[in-house]
Amino acid sequence: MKSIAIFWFRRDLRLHDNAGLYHALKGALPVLPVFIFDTNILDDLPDRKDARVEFIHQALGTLKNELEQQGSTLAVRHGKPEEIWPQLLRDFPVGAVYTNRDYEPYALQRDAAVQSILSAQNIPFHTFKDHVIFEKDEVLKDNGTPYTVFTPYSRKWLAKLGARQFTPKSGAEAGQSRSFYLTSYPAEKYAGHFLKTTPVRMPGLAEIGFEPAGIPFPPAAVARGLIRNYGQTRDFPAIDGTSRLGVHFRFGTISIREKARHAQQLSPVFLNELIWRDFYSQILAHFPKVVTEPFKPQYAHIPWRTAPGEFQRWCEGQTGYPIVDAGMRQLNATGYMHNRVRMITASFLTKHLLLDWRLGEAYFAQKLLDFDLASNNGGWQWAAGCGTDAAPYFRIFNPAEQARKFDPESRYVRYWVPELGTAAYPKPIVEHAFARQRCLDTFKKALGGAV
DNA sequence: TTTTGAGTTGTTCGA
DNA sequence: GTCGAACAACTCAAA
Repeated sequence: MKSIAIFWFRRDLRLHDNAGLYHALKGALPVLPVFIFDTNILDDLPDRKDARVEFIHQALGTLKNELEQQGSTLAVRHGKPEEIWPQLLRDFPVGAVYTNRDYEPYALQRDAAVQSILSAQNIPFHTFKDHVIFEKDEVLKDNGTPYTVFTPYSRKWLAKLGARQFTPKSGAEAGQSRSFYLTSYPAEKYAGHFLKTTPVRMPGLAEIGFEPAGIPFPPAAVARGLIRNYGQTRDFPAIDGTSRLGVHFRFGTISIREKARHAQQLSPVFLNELIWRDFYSQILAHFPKVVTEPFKPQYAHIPWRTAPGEFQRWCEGQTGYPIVDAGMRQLNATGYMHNRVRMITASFLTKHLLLDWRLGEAYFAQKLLDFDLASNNGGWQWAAGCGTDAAPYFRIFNPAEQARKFDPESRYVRYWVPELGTAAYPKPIVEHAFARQRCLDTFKKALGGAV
């Protein structure tokens, strides 16, 4: 029997500009695309109505249609990868496996297990960079160690991006010079190299144990004007000048290289956000302890309060602080929260309520459609003051001041908190000046004693 | 090795 | 309303 190659889709659910898929198709063997609904992950999700699972399911349906137009198909399995892979090797004469790298702790462990299954049968496992522009060891200090401060990291990142330029001689971008690192991988050119086969059935959402969450998904296409104005509009939740591309980056339904090219042309501020994404990805890869521990060890001694009732009110958007409540209600209703408001709600939980950042991180992880471990963890540690940021702990957001600056007409707040100003709206959970002083005192004492 | 400059997104106070 | 200083002190990165 003639052998085939398998391309394993994970967080790269597109055919266009897909590095690993491109290399698979350029190889000698016909390529069968595979996706595995991983029960190691799915079984741990707290809610059967999970918009992320629904999003992936929908993206797979799209992929499958595209593949079937090429006379191929997408094989979708459901189970533990360490059990599915031996099955795949029995079902198909597999000569090679291709995939794009994933840098989260669980993914690294999973891929090591799959690597050993494949190695036992002498099947090569080819992995590629696709999810980020630069991996953890591509942007390092001159002494070879990782950066832990964003600004110098971003300078080195930009220098590296610009260091290797090339100019395509033909094609749509002929004559335009651009970074070698943003080269696209035109997998579609080799669509004839997919394995020709009859369509196979894909399990429905219910068959893998989930139900639709009933929230709309943001489009993958974003207007050039939005990116161009991003620097001026992104901080205003009522305008919502943010891209909403997070979920598409997360599951690879768009290409990070393509968006970085647009950002280079249109908005340095937007490009900077993509650098943050790489930065936190490499922080997680170099310092995996951040998943459970503060990046700065001395913050392990902060005596976080225990107040389940207050945490509950924060989750539900019933703190009596309109901008905080608006954000939490937006998150609960839509699986999305505006970035500026993420900072305000996170600061409020950790500084005003003195509740452990890990509680908030876990809640966001459960609710956010665009949840990404590295960025969510980095953002929460930043808000709590225990992350890579060098800024002082006394930078405490004042919710009223933030609302005045970034939602001056209260449009955002009034949309999500319509009962504002009536007796139905709760009194503030804690008084601002008191909470601020309590936070300053607590951090000062804990850090002073620890260093 | 030592030195120097700097660090995502802030708030408050007083002139 | 606007502006600058104070809030504190440390660690990082690079020369």
